[in-house]
Amino acid sequence: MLEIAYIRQNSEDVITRLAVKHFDAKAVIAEILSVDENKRAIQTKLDDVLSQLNKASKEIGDLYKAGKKQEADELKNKTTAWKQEITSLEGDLKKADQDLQDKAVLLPNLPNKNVPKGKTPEDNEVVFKHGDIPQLPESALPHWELTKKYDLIDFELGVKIAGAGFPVYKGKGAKLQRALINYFLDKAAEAGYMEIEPPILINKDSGFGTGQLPDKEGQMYHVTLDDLYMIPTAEVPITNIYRDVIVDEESLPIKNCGYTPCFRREAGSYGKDVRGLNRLHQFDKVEIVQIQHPDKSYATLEEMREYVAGLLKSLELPFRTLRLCGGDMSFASALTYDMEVYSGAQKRWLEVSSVSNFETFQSNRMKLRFKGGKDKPRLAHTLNGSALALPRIVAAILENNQTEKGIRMPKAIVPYTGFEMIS
RNA sequence: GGAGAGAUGGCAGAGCGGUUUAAUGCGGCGGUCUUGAAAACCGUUGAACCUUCACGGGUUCCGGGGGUUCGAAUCCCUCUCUCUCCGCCA
Repeated sequence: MLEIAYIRQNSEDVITRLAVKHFDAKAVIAEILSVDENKRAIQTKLDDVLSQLNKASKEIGDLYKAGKKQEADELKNKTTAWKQEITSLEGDLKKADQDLQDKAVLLPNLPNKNVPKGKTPEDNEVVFKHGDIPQLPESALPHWELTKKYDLIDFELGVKIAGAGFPVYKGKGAKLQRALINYFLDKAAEAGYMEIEPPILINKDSGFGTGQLPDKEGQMYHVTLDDLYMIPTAEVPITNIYRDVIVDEESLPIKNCGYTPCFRREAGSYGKDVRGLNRLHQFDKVEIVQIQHPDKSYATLEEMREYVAGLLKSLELPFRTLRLCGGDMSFASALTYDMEVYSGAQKRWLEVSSVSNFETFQSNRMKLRFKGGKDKPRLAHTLNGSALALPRIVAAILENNQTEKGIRMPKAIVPYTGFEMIS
């Protein structure tokens, strides 16, 4: 959520920058400014009347103590009108505040100056490329054939147990999952991230804090009996650890990571995009999260991008890094890099990581602040990235490394899998 | 699931209608003393919002919401959460 004070002082800038995200903010901003002004007028008035009442109450107490009952009673009568006014003003204030909140929540985060102007995924800017596109023989199989051939993943069995999009990993397929999770967590620890194992169900406040609620309610599984949501990413519980917290400036940056399964309803998805491991309702992911000083958050974003690139290199996967254009960015992000690996048999790029700086968009919702010395608390910047999402990594490894004799494992994870080949 | 207890400032912990503008202790910060440190002593110690060019002034916050009252941390209602015991259970 954007800060109201910022909107008040920079309304033109907000409108211009939101246009990059193809969001026409003109009308909403005008409404916000007007409601905000009205709200402040109400509050000034209310504070004034409350102040009078407080003063009178004190006097009444003193008068009673001094035995001047009659004077006290007279003063009491005066308060009736004030109390009515207070009730009325409080109602107005609450309404104005709610109104303001409702409108402000509709505004996406402001894109950073470096965000390309485009509208569709084609307009994303390729900022980095690594590795050669694998030249596989015509007989090369897509991963959903390979997983069947080597009995690694049973998609039909998942349908029986839960439904489409809930694969059952078996044998070396399951072991590969576990190996990748451990590998990613170990690498993150080496890079200074503290491992967290968070709850995978979250409450409404947490969903609001990171921006999933209220807009994306339909994307999450909702456990209605207890009013909890299954996490779509570890970002939600790990970032919400710091909701309503004021951290010491010296403790920045805070670097956390965690492995969790992730659950997404993916309502409306269909076609070949959802084939095999390409899009699932449940998948495994290791997430990295940082909380950083506003002055340093963009350096941190680059550092995180480099970190994820390093992981992909170590897995010997060809990949490219995209800077997302205004039209393709998420609601909450100020700047996002997507990392895509090339999946040789499908002959397409698959997104395996998304690294974003949210600036104060999440921290303002969460009231996550930092404080140094005698300075006033300020909103911190939050960042996160996948490091990495497993299914598409697995898809690319299986497809790109297939040979006549079986599927070769990248060297880096052999110590974790305990096998070099799947055959 | 049953029974009971509780929710107060960074933490611990008083307060149970108007000397609370929240006692006291610990912690934190500053100082005195000291070659330095410790101890001791003194001072200081939150957040949000409104208003003001500024100095300052005002309002709100004792789990959330509502009520009683001129006045609520304190009384009433309600919700949520936590703890203890019992039951069940990985």
